[in-house]
Amino acid sequence: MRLVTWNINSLRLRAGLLPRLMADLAPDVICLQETKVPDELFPSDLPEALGLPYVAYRGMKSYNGVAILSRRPLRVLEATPDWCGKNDRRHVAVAIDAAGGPVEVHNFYVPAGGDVPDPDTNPKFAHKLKFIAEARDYFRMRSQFARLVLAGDLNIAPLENDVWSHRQLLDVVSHTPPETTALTAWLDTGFIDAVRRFVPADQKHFTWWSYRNRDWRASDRGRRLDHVWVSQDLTPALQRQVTLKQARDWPQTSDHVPVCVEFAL
DNA sequence: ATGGTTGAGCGTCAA
Repeated sequence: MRLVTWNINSLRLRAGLLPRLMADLAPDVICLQETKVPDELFPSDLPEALGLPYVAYRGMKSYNGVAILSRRPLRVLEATPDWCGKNDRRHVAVAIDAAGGPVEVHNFYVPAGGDVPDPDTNPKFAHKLKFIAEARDYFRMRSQFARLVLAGDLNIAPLENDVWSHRQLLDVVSHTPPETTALTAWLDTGFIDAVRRFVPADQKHFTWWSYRNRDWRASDRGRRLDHVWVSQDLTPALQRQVTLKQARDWPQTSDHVPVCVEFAL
């Protein structure tokens, strides 16, 4: 089973890139973030055309929005928390048929947090920290969860080599100590960072490059904001990861690239 | 210190 996470930054604008994603990675599951489409306007023909006919989506106008597309049948997990009481379409969870029993897949779009890394003056940063604390508590309460994959744009680059310059980004939202500490506490509720199982911690690895660089590849000021975590019991099933850097050069593409993890499931 | 770019949708706000 191959699972991809991609912040697509408007599904309707970039739906035409998904066949390319299918051709390059042949995923069985795609988790999308920032779909920016209300549920009643979700492109209903798209999933079947891609060969991923089983879907779950939670969208809204203009902002946020998540979707899961699957080749295999799935069941939507309806009883998920309303994070920070905002009902802002940042999480959808499903159970997908797999060898050995269903796998629970959680797709998250964590708040970006604005520009100023101070929860007292910046409500967006306060929201981000609160969201992560709630998510940590939710998974901590579900002790010993198993056969579970968590994927998405978590909007935090936790390790030194998840950013182009650790020193220069310590005060930049996405890499500040309160954020990286909080994300690690969430991870430590029972997850393994799947991509870092394959990419050593001393090696730079990014999934996002700002639109505001003339030449994103030359300046290479990237960050690893997109993640795939798995419950401990799934680590023996991990086969490989592919971060599709070439997608950053697709026409009219997202500022995030797809991240794929393959499982023996 | 500032600016740089993009999306949604029509004035800005969010990223």
